[in-house]
Order: sequence, then structure tokens, then C-alpha cells
Amino acid sequence: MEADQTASKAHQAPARIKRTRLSPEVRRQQILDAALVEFSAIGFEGATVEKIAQRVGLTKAGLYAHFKSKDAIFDELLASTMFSPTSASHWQWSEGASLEETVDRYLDRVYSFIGNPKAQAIFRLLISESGRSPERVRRWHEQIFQPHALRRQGELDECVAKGVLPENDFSRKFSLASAPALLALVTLLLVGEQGAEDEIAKIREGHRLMLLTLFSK
Amino acid sequence: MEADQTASKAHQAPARIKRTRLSPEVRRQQILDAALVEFSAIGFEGATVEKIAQRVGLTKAGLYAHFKSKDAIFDELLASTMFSPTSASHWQWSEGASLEETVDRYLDRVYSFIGNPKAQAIFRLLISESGRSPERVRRWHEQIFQPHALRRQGELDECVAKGVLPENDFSRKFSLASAPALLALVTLLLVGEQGAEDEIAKIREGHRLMLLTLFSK
Amino acid sequence: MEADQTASKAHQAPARIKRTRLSPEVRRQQILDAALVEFSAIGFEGATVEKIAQRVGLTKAGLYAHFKSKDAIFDELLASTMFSPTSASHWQWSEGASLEETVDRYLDRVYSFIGNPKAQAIFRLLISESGRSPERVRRWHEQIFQPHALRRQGELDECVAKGVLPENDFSRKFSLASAPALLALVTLLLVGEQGAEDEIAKIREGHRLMLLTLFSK
Amino acid sequence: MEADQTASKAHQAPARIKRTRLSPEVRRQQILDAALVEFSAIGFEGATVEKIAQRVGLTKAGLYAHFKSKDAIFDELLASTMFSPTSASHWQWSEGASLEETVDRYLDRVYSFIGNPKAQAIFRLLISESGRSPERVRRWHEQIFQPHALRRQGELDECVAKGVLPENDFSRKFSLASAPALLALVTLLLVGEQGAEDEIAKIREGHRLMLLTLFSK
DNA sequence: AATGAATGAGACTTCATTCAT
DNA sequence: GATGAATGAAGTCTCATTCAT
Repeated sequence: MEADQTASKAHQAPARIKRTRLSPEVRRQQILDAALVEFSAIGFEGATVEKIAQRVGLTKAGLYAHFKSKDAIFDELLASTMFSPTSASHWQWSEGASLEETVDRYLDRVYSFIGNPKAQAIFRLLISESGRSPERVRRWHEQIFQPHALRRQGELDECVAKGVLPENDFSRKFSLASAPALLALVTLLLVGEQGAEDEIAKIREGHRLMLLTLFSK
Repeated sequence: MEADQTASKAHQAPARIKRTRLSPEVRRQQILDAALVEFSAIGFEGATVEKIAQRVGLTKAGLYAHFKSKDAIFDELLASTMFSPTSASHWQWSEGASLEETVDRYLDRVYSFIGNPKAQAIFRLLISESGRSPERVRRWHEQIFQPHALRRQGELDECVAKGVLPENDFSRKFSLASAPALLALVTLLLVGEQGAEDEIAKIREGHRLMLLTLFSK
Repeated sequence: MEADQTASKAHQAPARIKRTRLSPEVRRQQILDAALVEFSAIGFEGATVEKIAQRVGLTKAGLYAHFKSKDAIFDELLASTMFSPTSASHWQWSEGASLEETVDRYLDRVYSFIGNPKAQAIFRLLISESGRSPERVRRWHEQIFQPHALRRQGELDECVAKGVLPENDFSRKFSLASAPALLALVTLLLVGEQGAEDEIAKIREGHRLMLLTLFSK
Repeated sequence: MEADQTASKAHQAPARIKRTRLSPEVRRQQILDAALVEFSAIGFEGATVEKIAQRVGLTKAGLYAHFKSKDAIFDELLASTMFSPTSASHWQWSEGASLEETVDRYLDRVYSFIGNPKAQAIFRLLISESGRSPERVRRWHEQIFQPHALRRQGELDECVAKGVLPENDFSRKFSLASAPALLALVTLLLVGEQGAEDEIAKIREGHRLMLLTLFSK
């Protein structure tokens, strides 16, 4: 089956890069980057070692000098820190900031995050592979996502401590407050970058109102 | 690569039965059902026609008497009405129901829906294939999902009309009010049925509070 | 592999004929006719029972009511009298005919014969299958072609007896005198009906001169 | 359908050899050679990539490293110079040679040529595929055969210029003078090497007389 | 570290043929 | 006699992986 013509740009042109000799670490990282794009675009089974290699400017055999198998690439990909959704803080307290300012800053960060192709790729890959490799995905959730979630919650808690946000059921569970952003991300994937802009804007606006309402007082 | 041992039960050893002759309508539906399970479990590329056929109790060639190609199965799957998330109403107004009762009834339905393996399969498939076949997924969104969303919003509107729910920014956009359920669905997929129960319960509880807060007054 | 677009017209449109109930003999003959077209066009291996059946307005299974197997069709085809190159006489003596008249009458018949799509199909089929089934083709040569050759030679002999043609080495071997017609037939197959007209005309003219020369005196 | 037991020797059980690594040029040529044998023996559709590969001592996948598809092999086969009927001259003038000597030398060459299994294979393949791929065969005729024919005619012309052969309608069209050899080739294919010897001898004898007669004076 | 020819396994698809209706 | 669903075998092609260079 031919994939749609309109496949996302990120996945186009695995054009053969010039042959270069690079340090192992750099190569490994290049390969992981390339693999993320390919795996996310057509899934683990659909992706081919050949294309991943091409994307890095290697032959298949050359790639095998760095990774034992396609599977090993996938494993390392899920384990890699690059797979942490983000390291940038979302909820950031700043001296004398109002609730509105804090919420708007949060929205800026989180909607910028979901617009990031890499984040989209990671999300798609995880959902896709949750069927084929539930164990690995669960492991990712525990080892990569949970710590990330703790950091996010920690940020929120600090905002509460500083009095910028109220202490209530909603500030106690950051993920609930983020749920609309997940809706936006899913919409983005299902509808595509182009068609989703309006819808995303609406979701974001609703998200803003919601946060202001839930965090009011 | 072998998929994890723990792969969801839905995706297991199909049993081969003796040669049976069925009407095209029945067979086609059987095939679509089987295909949904397989595609969702390992993606379109990973799924094999052989297994889909086995699951239906047919040989590969038998399957090809009903569908022109693997691709055609996928196409029809996305187009089939069965792919409409659900036809049961979510927001249901009833004479003299309180806000709490209405919200609880909604939560019952929506969390029962996301617990449904078929719904999970559809969601996973759509996200997975949004990379490989964005056009087809977009089409699904337009032709299958949008009408569904309109029905849901219509239900909500009726509750507002009957005075059960207030008219405000949140009742005007049902998807916003559903966002936490999406979070629950994603959590379910990433963590697995077993491990996610507690988390789901927490999300649901937060969801409930959120709705009561947003719809209060 | 897709065959050329330009495939000979004779092989086009195996359009489904209306379903009719016919006597076995008629059906068998229809099937043989259809099989000749298909076999000749793409060879025994390339031809499909399905298409042969369609061409007759039957389903595959229906065809099997008349022939035990694809192979049996082929066998009967080679054995059928229809496979005799022609039953019309080539060399025909007539009272007081001149050499030129006799030769021209012969040329009319033989060049009309090689222009006949059925004759072309038979020739192509025999050459093609001489690799796959040499035994069967040899049998055809013995049992179908040789008698035919004898008849042709008999006709020639009669012309000699009547004094229309001289008795010499060339009148003793009709096939030698026909060789240029074979050249024309092969040219026709290799170049196609359209492109070969001029060439055929030239060959025929040469053929005429040759016969007049060899049979002169 | 099993082909006859008596299928020509050229088309028999290929032996598998250990893994060998050869240069692309060598392999490609090996593959083309093998393909000619297989295609000619059972036609393009009947031939299998597996057998062609085996004949070369490769696996299917190995073969696909050199050719994109079965079709591509066929294309290149028809285009390859090896497909030129022969490069050796047929009509060769030599100082003071008599007509008889010149004719006999010609007959030696041309009957040796049609006895060559490769020539037979090419002829059979072209006739067979003239149904399935008329365009390609026509192209072969134009680009490969025509130049060959010109060379042959040129040789004849030189014999005329040197006074060895007369200038007349028959020396002006070499193909006419060759027609009996074509008859011999076709007889060879239809009857088989063994059974045709006598017949071939007779045709050749007739051919000789014919040439001497037509070229006399 | 890198290549490219080679491999074995397996995927999709087609087809001659059967069988219950 | 005819049908259409079903089958088993086989064919083309792809792909992860190996190995000699």
C-alpha cells in the first residue's frame, strides 16, 4: 500500500546525505533521530532499516555497526532522554505575576510543545506501539513519563506555594489541568497541521477560560 | 521482532474452523471486525492478511474473494459506520434530574465507552495511521467524527435548553468538557488495563469535580 | 507485468457475455475458440481460466463442467480439426489456366491465410508451446500438420499432372515454394499488422517472381 | 500443468552452489543468460524468478539486488546486444570464389546459426511475446533486427559488386533468399532436434538448388 | 567504521481447482 | 449445467540481517 501523498513533511525525502565519518556517539544520536521520524511516520513494522540508514547517510550494513538490530534501535529510542516530553518548565512562577499571566505563560509553553513535530512523533509512536509492545510502552511511562510528570507537578506546587495559584483539587492534579492540551494534540494528529489551526485556537481559548475558572479565588 | 508477551488478550491465537460458506455481507463484516483488531494491535503494516483471515476462519485466498486488497480492507474499515465512536447518547436530559445526576450519568457512559476494547482499538488505529495515511484519517474525522460530535453537542444543548445545565463557555463546547476522558483513554493505552485502574479512577473523580465546578450556577 | 497497451485487438475486452444456456457441443467449441485467443495472446501459463470463461460468458466453475482442466483445454485445442491450418485448397488447377494465373491464385489464398488472426494465433501458440510442451507440439505436427501438408502437395502434384506447372525440384516440395509466405507471417507477428503492410507487399512481390522463375518452362 | 518430460535439455535442473560474490556486471550477464533460457522455454509468464535465480546460483533476493523486477529482466534482455541474431557475416565474398562456393559457405553459416540453441531461444521468445508485448517486440525489430538485416544485405551487395552474384530481384532482397532457412528453423522448433534432421537436410538441399537457380548467370 | 552482494523468511496476491447449493 | 465462496499452492517482491572485503 502506498501511503497518502500528503504524508507529513517531516517524513519526506530520506535523501541520501553525504558520506561522512563521525564519532560513534554522534552517529548513534543521528540514527535515533532518524528512527523516530520513520517509526512515527509509518510505525515500527512499516519503517525500514534501509530508510533510516539513508536518512543518516549510511548503508544498512553501516547502521548495523552501531545497533544490533532494528529492535535495539526502538528500545534505545524509548529509553533515551530525548524521549522525555520536554525538560522546559511549564508552570513557572515569577515575582508578582498575576494568575492570568501565569496561565498565559503556561499556555504558551504547552501549545508550543504540542506543535513541535518531535513531540507529535513521540506521542504517535507511543500510542501506536502500545498495541505491539505494551510492556515497553508501560516501562516508558514509568521511567520516563512519571518523573516528567513529577517535575511538572512540582512546578505547579511551587506556584501554589508562592500564592500565585490557589490550593485546590485542580492545582493538585496538573494532568487534569492539561487535558485540553492533549485534546489539541490529538486533534492536530487527526486533522493535520493545516486544517486544525482554527480548532486548536478554540480549544486553547476554552482551556484558558477553564484554567482561570478552576484556579480563580 | 517479537511483540511483547503481554500483548492485549484481544489479539490472540485465532482458531481455525472447518470450511464454512457464508453470505458476503456476513463475511465482510467479520473480516472488518478481525481487521480492526489486527490493525489496531500492530498497525496496518505489521498486521498480516493471513492472520486476519485466520481470525475469520478463512484462508488468505478466501479473504481475497471479499476484498480486493489489504488496503481496501483498511479503507472500508475507516469508512464503515461501525467506526463511529458510538451512537448511544452521552448527555441525556431527564425530567427533574439534578446537575449531579446528569454529570454522573454522563461519566458512566463516557468512561464505559473508553473502557471498550473496540473504542480503544479505533483510537489507536487512527493515531497510528495518521502518520502513514493522513488523508484518510482526515477524511474519517470529517465524515465520521464531525457528525458524531454534532450529535453530542446537540445532546448537551438540549440539557441546557431544559435548564439542567447552564449556558456558558463550557456547555458550548462539549469536547472541552470531555477532555479528561481523553486523558483517561490515553493513560489506559499507555499503561495498560491493569496498571491504570487507580489512575483512571483519580482522573474520573477530578473530571467530576471539574464538570460540577464549570457547570455550577 | 502489464502487457503492452497496444496488444492486438483480438485479445481485448473479454467482456462478459450474457448468460445463456447452450448445448454442450456449442459451449465446448466456444470455449476452445476463446482459449485459442487467450493462449495465443499471453501463452498457456499467462492465460487464466477466469478470462477464458468470461469470454464465453461463463464462470470459472461453469467452464469446469465442460473441461476437466486448463490442460485438457489445451490438449483438445491442439487436437481439434480447427487447428488444421486450413482446409481450403491452395494450389488449384483450372482448365487452361496459365502459370501466372495459377501462381496468383495461390498467392491470394496463402497471403489471405496468413492475414487471418486465427492462423496467426495458432502459429504463435505452437511456437510458444514448443518449449513447454515439445511432445504435444510434435504430435500436432505429425497428426494435424503432416496430413495438411500432404493435401497441399497433392494439389501441387495435380497442377503438375495437368501440365500447368513443370515437374522439377521445386514443384516436388511445396513447402519450399511457400517459404516466403512463412517469412511474411513471422514479419507480421514481429512488426504488427499496421507496420508490416509495406514489407508484406514486398515479400509477396518477391515471392511471385520467385515462383514464376522456379516454375518457368 | 507439468510440461512434457521431454523438454529440451537446455532447460534442466540447475545446481545450487555456495554463496559467491561476483561483480554486478558478471552477475547481470549471468542473469540475462539464465533468463533467456527460462523465458524461451516456458514463456515470460511461465518462467519463475526463483528458477532463473537458481540457474545463476543465487537466491531470489540476490537476483533482486541486480534487477528491479522480472519485467526489467525481460526488457533488458530484449535490448541487449546479445539479442542481435549474429554478428558473423553470412554472405562472404572471397577472391575468385565461384557461385557454388559462395552459396555453400552461406548455407554453412546460416544452418549452423539456426541450429544454435540460443538463436532458437531468441526466436521462440520473440514470437511468444509478440502477443503479450507487441510494442517491445516491435522495438526489438526496429532497433536490433533492422540494423542486422542491413548488414546482411550489405554483404550480399558486396558479393554482387565483386561479380560473384548477379544483380537481380533476388540478390536485392536477402530475406527472400533466406526464407527457406526460416522454414528450417520453424520446423526445428515444431518437431524437435531429433526428429527434424532429415527434414532439415531436405530443406537445405532445396534451398541450395533454389539459390543456384535464382542466382544463376 | 563502512560497504554492497547475498540470504532466509515472510508478506501480498493470483490462480487452478473443488464443492455445496 | 451453473454458481460463487472457499482452498492450497505458488509466484513476485521486500526486508532484517550477515559476511567478505
